[in-house]
Amino acid sequence: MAKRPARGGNAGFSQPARALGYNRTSHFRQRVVKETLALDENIYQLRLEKLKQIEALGQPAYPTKFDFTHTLPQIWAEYDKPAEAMENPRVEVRVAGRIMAIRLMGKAGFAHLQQNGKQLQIYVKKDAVGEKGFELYKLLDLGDHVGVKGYLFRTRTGELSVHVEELTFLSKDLLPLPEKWHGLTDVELRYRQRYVDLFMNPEVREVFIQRSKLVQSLRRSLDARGFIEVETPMMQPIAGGAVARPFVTHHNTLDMDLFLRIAPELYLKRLVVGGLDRVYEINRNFRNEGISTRHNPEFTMLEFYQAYTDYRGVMDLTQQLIAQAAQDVTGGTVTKWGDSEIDWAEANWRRMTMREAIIHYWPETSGTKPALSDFASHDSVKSLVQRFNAGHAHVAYDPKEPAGKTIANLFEAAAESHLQQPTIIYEYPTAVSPLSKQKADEPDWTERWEIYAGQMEISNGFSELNDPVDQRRRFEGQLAERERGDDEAHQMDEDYIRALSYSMPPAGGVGIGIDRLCMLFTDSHTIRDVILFPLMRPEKTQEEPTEEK
RNA sequence: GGGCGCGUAGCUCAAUUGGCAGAGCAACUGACUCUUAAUCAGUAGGUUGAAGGUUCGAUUCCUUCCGCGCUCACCA
Repeated sequence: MAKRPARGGNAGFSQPARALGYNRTSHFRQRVVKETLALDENIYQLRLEKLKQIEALGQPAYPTKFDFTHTLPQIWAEYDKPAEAMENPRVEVRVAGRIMAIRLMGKAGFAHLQQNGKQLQIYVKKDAVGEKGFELYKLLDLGDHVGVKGYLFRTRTGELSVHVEELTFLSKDLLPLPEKWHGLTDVELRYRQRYVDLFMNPEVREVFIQRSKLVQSLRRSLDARGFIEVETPMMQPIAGGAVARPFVTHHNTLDMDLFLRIAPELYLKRLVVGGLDRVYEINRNFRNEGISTRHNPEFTMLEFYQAYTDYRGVMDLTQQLIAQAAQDVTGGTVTKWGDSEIDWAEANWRRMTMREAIIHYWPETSGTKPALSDFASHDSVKSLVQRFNAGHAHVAYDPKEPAGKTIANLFEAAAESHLQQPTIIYEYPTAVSPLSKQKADEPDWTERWEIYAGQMEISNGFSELNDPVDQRRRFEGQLAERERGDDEAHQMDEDYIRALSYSMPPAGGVGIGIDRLCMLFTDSHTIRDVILFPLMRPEKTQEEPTEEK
């Protein structure tokens, strides 16, 4: 492919920006912060003033540490018991957190501290904390961080609380918190200011904890089976291993264009050639394509390769990994998905070939179900599409494209929306599987499968093509597709063919979309709810009004 | 990229088929030593996303632009 000029945000920094010695992002951020402050200037200035008064009381504005005896979740785990259990002797604790609610009543007051997703009430009485301590309490705002020393007790209404004897200021919130009852609901603000979203919305925090558990579970399962974790290039001279449009970037010293990887696949298989029989990588892929509720330009993928097995071997393994992950993340096998449920127990998984799925889900409005022989020739596939389109939604059909590609489109149109429970679809057309090994008895079909759940594709695996001659032929076929106008078709990768030429053992390989699996496990119906900082357009600034076309 | 919808105070939302831009929370001042959406009294806070147009008069109607959401297409 010809060198592409570096464009816009995908490219390196512009000359002037580099000359000035800062990168675009931080420069931009400074401007945004400045504007936010302009809007909230009154509150910001007032709180800076309060911070000075706090310093005047002898408390550092930004102290370096606070020694605590318990986290707030630990307090709840250990002391959520009757009041008598905390008297004689009293339980002295030191805890810290962010103030999420505060109530002042003359010479005493209450506040709720939040830490690690849990809240605990504190009771601050002038008699107990002294003149200076109470002056400090009166200078506190919602959002501040404080530490307290005191003893546990239950209030008249029975709420576990800390009777504060010493109040330590830790950090000031200079910006107003979202409304305390409705919280932060504006989705744009939630994504742009995820830090606020995280401490205002406990369920958001929970999703990302579950995401962490998911990744942990997959690592643990693979490690236990002797896989080793590796890291392969994210910047690649040839973006291979998948069918997608890449991002382009540029290395200045070498003066070369590089692609952000669309998949780690070809590098991981080089490692299998190198004798790393079981490898995996969990990392980001980048695809320069549309953004939707199921697509983010960067997304996380687990890929693993196992030598001396085939697509059946990794099919079984993947099923086990996912069923185990569901258990580790949610504590059970059944997860909520909108108005229904998905059961990840292995007994509930179904398997069918792509051709069986098309036949099985063939819409009644499109007449008689196809027979297996209908998938055999270009002409019979063409008439299948015509029958399908006559009674159903439209499948785009290009008579010049390979029949296998048409069959894959037909499958998506006919079956995908039905695949709610975990289902393995296997045997994919060779035309859409340039890296998979063909079936021994049917060269038009490959030993490849994908897993569907919740109407989404979440995993893809196959017997790895390790015949370098065949691989070269497949790449050449892809180049022909590229000539035909498909700029997503796979590029030639000579070094990869050279690697295969050194002999790669038979192997099965798998990719699992972590974001989508996380969506399914957490009942999140947009990928942005499982990505901490989803890609957004930059915020508009007044200094740099958006140019009009 | 196409279609539909939304954008009003820091946050959550009103504003009568075009007629003085409002409330709650947050903030500020004061009262209150077991409150918990604390309460009570008062104060302040806005270029209604931006620009243009129609009109005596626009948050409201029209056009363009910006941002976001949903959806379709492409993709995982």
